[in-house]
Amino acid sequence: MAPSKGTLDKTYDPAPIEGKWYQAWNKRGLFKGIANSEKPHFSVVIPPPNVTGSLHMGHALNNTLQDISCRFMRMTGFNVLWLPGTDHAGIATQNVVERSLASEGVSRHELGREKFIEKVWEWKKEYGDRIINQLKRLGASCDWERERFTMDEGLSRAVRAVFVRLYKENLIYKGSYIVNWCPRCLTALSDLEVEHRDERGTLFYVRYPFVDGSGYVTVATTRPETILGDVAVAVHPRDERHWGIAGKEAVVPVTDRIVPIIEDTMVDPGFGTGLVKITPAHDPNDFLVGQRHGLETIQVIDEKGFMSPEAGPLFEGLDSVEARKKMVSLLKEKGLLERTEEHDHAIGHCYRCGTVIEPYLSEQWFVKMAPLAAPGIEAVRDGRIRIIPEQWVGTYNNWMENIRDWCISRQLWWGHRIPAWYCDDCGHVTVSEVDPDRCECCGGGNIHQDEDVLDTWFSSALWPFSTLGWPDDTEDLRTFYPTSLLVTGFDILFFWVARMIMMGLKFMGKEPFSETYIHALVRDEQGQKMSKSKGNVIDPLEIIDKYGADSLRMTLASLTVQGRDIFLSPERIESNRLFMNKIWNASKLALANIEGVVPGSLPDERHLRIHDRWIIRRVNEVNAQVRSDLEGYFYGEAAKALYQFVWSELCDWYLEMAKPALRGLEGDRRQETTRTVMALVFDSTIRMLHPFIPFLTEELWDTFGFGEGALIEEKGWPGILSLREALAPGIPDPMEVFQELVRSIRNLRAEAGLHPRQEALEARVVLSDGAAGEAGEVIGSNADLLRLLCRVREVSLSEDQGRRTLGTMMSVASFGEVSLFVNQNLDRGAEMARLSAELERARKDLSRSMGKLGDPSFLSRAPGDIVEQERQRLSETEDKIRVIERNMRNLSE
RNA sequence: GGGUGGUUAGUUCAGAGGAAGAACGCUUCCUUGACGCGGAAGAGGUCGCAGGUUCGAGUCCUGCACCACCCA
Repeated sequence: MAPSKGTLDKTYDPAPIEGKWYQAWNKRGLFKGIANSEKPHFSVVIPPPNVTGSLHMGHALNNTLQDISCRFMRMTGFNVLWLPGTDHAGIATQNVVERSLASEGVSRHELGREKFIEKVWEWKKEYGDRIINQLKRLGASCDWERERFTMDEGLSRAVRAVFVRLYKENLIYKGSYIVNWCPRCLTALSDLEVEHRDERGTLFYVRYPFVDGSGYVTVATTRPETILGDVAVAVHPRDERHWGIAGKEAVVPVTDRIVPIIEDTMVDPGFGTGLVKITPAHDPNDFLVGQRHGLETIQVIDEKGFMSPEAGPLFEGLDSVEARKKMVSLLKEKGLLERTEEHDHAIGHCYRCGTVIEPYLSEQWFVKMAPLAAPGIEAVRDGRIRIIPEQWVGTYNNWMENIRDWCISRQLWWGHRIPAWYCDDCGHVTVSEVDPDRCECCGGGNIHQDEDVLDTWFSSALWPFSTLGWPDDTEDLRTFYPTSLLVTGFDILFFWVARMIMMGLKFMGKEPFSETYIHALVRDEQGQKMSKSKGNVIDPLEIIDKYGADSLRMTLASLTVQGRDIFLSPERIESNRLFMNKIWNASKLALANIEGVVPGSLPDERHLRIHDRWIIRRVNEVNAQVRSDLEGYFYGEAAKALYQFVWSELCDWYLEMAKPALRGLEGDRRQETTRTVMALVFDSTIRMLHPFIPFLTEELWDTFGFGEGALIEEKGWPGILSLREALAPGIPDPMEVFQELVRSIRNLRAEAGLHPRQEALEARVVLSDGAAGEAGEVIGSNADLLRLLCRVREVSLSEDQGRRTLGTMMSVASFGEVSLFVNQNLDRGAEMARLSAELERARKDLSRSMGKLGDPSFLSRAPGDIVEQERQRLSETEDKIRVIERNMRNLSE
């Protein structure tokens, strides 16, 4: 079948194309992973976006890269599964629904747990597809039939199975510890969910008198309100300044509580006076000190951040700011506040709502991490898991080696409820995969389930196998696990990647993915993190509406360089939109000329010209490069190679040189040959571009009719175009001589100030001795193309330099001397100045080469080919100088 | 305090031992029948600083300065 005669509008408009092709791909089942395929598999699980979320640039980047890899792998013959889904985002989702209830004047407590959760499900049903639909706009080629949600029945079973097993193995425990507490969300958070920011605070130096009246010690604190909960003063045992005071007793200001002065190595002698107050209920370090020394805990701040009854009647009910003021004024009154100084320190904030975190003593569930981390470190060390770029391995190891236990309980309602039941009779805790109706210890029916839910990341950690059907033994699991690639941002390396590795190894006995590509964060053009409050957010959907998904994808892909942040600006996207338009218009030219060419037919090699051979060779080189770039996850390199090729080679050179033949000016055979070459080149190029810009390429492919009904991905990655007389790699292409000559003539024209339309009279090339054969052939047989591209009336080769004629400009190329006869009125002075500048440069090169070659140690120690290269350079430079000097002499006569 | 990156053209970044590269921006010229959303030609860099290794150092080593991020 001949290609359909398509036509294209004058400029590229993405809107009508994108929806059409997305549907077509889906309908054809292109995105389906096959559980029992003969082909090798390539599987990827999506980093599940929050179900509450909407697509931001980070998602756009993340999913563009996954999509490029998935489409590329499909094209190279793999059975690809890209499994999509969302997570339930405990805190975020609960907050959203609570806010919407609040607008109706209802609190979740008034509603009750069950009703509230119903409401959240309703909300999820209504809005949960939003981000999924946005991913489709981007072109994500996910297998939507396998879409999962962390709260699905199957995934919930996986959560329970994991919890129960970890509990039975004593890797999950419950206890009373200091945790990070958000007084606004009213829940515990893991260490990772706390964002530390340096803030200016005040360091208060407070006197604690000795009980025996023998003076006082001065203690520095940033939180004087916690003095109310002090139970000791501590000093470092080797701090000479304070020798002899340990064992004494001090009086805590305001409370008049008598507390011991203890020794503990936790104390930093360099901080404040080297003496610190110990408040085990409100500071994680103090908590540990308290445990070591058997100190009591006095909780003076409650879960909402207000002073508790324990703080005493003066303070009860105050918030921490008020309490601090009051404490400071009381200390001043009593003359116990020695001095204050400004002090920068890191303050923890809730990563969800930004509220200052309160270290809070409470009963929580934890996962013991060290035993899980060890195999995770090993898996990366021995290469079962490859982290790309490698620089992240250090960060990963650092965290894994110093890992701390993971607080997994959250005081929320939305999430996987902890499968632990307490017996009201015997106090036993029953932990079970299925809801029990009696206590497994005493058999009594008085049991109640733990109120808390699990950290969302607990279920996310199981994502690579829970989504494939685990704990059941499914065909999907057998086919697609371990997954091949995980693509994600470094911001969740610990949150998610590390935890998946640990859980995958623990429960599947195999790593969850063989490779993980860690990409950068998208920032604005200033390098600022995009955030709503800063107002610098670039909304991917607005961009898609305005420029098309392909422009956005191409931009993100070409900005992706391993291990760097990405600075995105509208101008960048704009410039890639221009690229789309360029491809569109080049295709338009091709389309108008290649009607009737049978797809895949090969040209008659006898009629190939210099540019035909060159472009075929370049297509093959670009093919190999893009392929290896994508295999190595060098997305940016691959995108740039294609950009460069299409714009600077295909359009700027090949199409221009092909035009005369297409118009029939070189005869029928040349016309036919050129049409065939063009079809091959566009076929390959469109296919290579496809993973990056799927919509535009599919549209062009269809219009060209290359697939004869098949979609690009059905046809696959282009093969290498073979030529019997193909140039061996490494041999310089004659095209390079041609291009050099064109450039030097154009340069002379510009220097002469010749109007672009004005023909120069004659270009004459005098070949240097070394280059005679090949370059002469190139020039001789392509004089027509040279005349066209350089706008000269005549191109001639000459044996000897002859006399310089009036109105002639010259320059020196690698193959010889190029003269351009411009006109009689050439500005001799300007030409002289230009030549002497060139002479100057050549002389500099000369002295450098001579310097090197005159150095005996260079000659004896540098490799032979380098020395040879330098000799070559020297002789070329000498020739060049001779030529320039002769021309200058001629000019001055 | 510990760690990890970074410092190359006006800007954003490639380059990882043999004569400094791209994109965008900038300057000049040009409506040539795919594209003015285009073409041609240019200008622009003691590759953060100081030492060292080497015949030769953006490139390797050491120190320093500054910036960014992560972890305490």
